[in-house]
Amino acid sequence: MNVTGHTRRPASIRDVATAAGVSYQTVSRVINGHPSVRPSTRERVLAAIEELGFRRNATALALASGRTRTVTVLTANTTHYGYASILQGIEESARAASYAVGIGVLESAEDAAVAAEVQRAADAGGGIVVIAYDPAGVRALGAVPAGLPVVGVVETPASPPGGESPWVWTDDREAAYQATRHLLSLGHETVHYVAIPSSTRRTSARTSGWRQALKEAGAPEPRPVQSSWGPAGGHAAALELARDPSVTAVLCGNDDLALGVLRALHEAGRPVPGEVSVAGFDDAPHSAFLTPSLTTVRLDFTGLGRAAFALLHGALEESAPVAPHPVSVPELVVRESSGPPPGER
Amino acid sequence: MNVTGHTRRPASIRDVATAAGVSYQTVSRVINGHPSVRPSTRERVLAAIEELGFRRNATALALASGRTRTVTVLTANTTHYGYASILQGIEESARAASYAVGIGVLESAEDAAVAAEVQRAADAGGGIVVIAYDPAGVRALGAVPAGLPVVGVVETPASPPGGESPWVWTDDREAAYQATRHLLSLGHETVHYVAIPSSTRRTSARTSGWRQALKEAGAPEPRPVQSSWGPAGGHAAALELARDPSVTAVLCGNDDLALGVLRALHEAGRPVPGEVSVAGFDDAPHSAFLTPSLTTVRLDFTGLGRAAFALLHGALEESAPVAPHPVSVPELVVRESSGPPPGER
DNA sequence: CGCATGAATGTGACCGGTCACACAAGGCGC
DNA sequence: GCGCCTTGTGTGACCGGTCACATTCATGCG
Repeated sequence: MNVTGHTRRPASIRDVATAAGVSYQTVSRVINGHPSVRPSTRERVLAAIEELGFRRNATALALASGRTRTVTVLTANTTHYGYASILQGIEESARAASYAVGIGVLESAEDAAVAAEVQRAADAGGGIVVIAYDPAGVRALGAVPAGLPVVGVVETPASPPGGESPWVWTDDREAAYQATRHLLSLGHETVHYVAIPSSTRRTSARTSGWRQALKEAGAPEPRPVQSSWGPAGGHAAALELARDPSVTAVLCGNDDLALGVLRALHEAGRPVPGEVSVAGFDDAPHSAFLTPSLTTVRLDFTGLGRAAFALLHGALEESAPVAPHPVSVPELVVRESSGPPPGER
Repeated sequence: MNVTGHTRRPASIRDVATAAGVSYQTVSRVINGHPSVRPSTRERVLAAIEELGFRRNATALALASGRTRTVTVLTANTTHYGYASILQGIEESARAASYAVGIGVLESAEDAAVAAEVQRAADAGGGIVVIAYDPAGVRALGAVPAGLPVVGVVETPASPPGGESPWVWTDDREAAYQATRHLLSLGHETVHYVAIPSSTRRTSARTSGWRQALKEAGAPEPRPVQSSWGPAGGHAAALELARDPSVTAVLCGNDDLALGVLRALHEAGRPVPGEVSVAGFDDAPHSAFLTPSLTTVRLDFTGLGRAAFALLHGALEESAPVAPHPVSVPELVVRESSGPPPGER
């Protein structure tokens, strides 16, 4: 016990060496489990380590070995359920591999700000995971200098121009396909789509899954409504849909959007699922408790985070296994917000 | 441009020194803005820095200077809105002060696991912020070795036995008081309380604010219902409250809980706010879009995070200002879920 | 004019580990 | 008894910065 109270400098391997009567190199060998250390010597060193409360200095280790054992997560937001879950998944795996997790928030999608954040992440050494579901994230992923170990959590695994990068993703196309088919199978003539902002100029996977289901069923394809990420966006988008009596089924880009849509329909006096059916994506924790509870497609964000780390870990260390992503497939969860259209009850 | 493609070792100050024809120390002086460097020399060094793309190695800086410029946030969860917002607030301030943000999730409240996480945070150097709203967090805060710079984000600023620590907090007592008074002023005889788990054995600030409002109004004080953090807990807790016709107003420990309560009341056929009024805490993003929209007390989590960092920053650096926490006071947000009791409409 | 002073710059040690290599002692084959 | 390999251990340099101190040179002042 340090009774004096003032923090004394922590013990280094040389302190331990002196205490054990060996050289610092021997201490290093003991720490790293090197085989050729005489058992009696090892014993003495371990005793000294114990007595002095020695802990290996992570900074010095990083400097000397060149490996930081750190993963920095770049994300536009930490409060969205999906983003936060991915982060939690990464942290979980990282902790198991005794990696530290750093986080950088991409406040704006402005090039300079994004570049600065990426630089900070690069400075930290180790690997980078970019959550690239939104413009800021996509820009960040593109701004990572070549040669740095990086994994993108992306909407769609498309090759960005001029470079191979590893990505992880969920099968959003399949998810949208399932949800749309579900709504069509209830008897709806078609399904309207309120979209989250697309991260790229290309058609999003969700949009194309929705489109495919419509096409297969021979249903007319309404123009998708572009919206934002949160409930307010869904609410705004649904105000006009609610006025159109031919709208009987709405698929929403995520559960937050769906919440706003539900609200707008309620305000417009259109009962759900009596007149209009609504479905979302993600299966956020609150979705099951809404009134009406929300039909949605569950996505395995935590698994996605774990997969991202696994991939990065494989790139960072030879020995680490590069597992194929064990991300669960999207699962349709049918609840109260979807039902047959008014005519077919 | 590095056309060869293979990553070459980044330039060090000695590389820059060689390129500029000065000593490494002069480069160091330029980097750190030391006054006594001849302008022409400075110019040459800056040119070399630019040309070689030199960036100061954060690891070496940390090792040599002893300062890590890192803050590690320990939290039980990253997906809860409040926790995630605090994290975002910390990150925002940290970024402005060019500190890196690390994150450690307290998976369980088990002593060994918590101690391990705290150790990891301590190993990272720099400061620690512990979100101590729950048992895991409280335990972590207690497990931080004395002498380490730490700030706790706590429910109530109580002195833990045997030590002074800095904390930040919101005025939960006031928040609960306001919400309870609001409900009483609508004419309810009393207000029932569904509580989030208390982080300590002592009465939580929310509970005592609620109690005080009841007492001042001469209202009977029902036994608080202990619940969990999520909607499922609120749902379970409200099942019995819903059966009791004398229950006309329910205050919930947070908005998630309130969501579960709303759902349970709906299932029990008790209209809100027709028969029962419900209020929550936090003003989570979805609360305004629920049906009925939720009366709640807005808490400034982001500000709380900023305050936590400011305090830590002050402890870590002499020069940094130790601002008094500029956390906004709780603000009652009245929405649809609260109204007069059935008799008084 | 000589010397103290300060500006501008360089040298060496250090932070706490790791890596490459040297070296002594002991076992074995010949 | 000699060389050789293996085992156990120590020494020196290094990672990329910072810090303390030495050195050089131009200046100001008595």
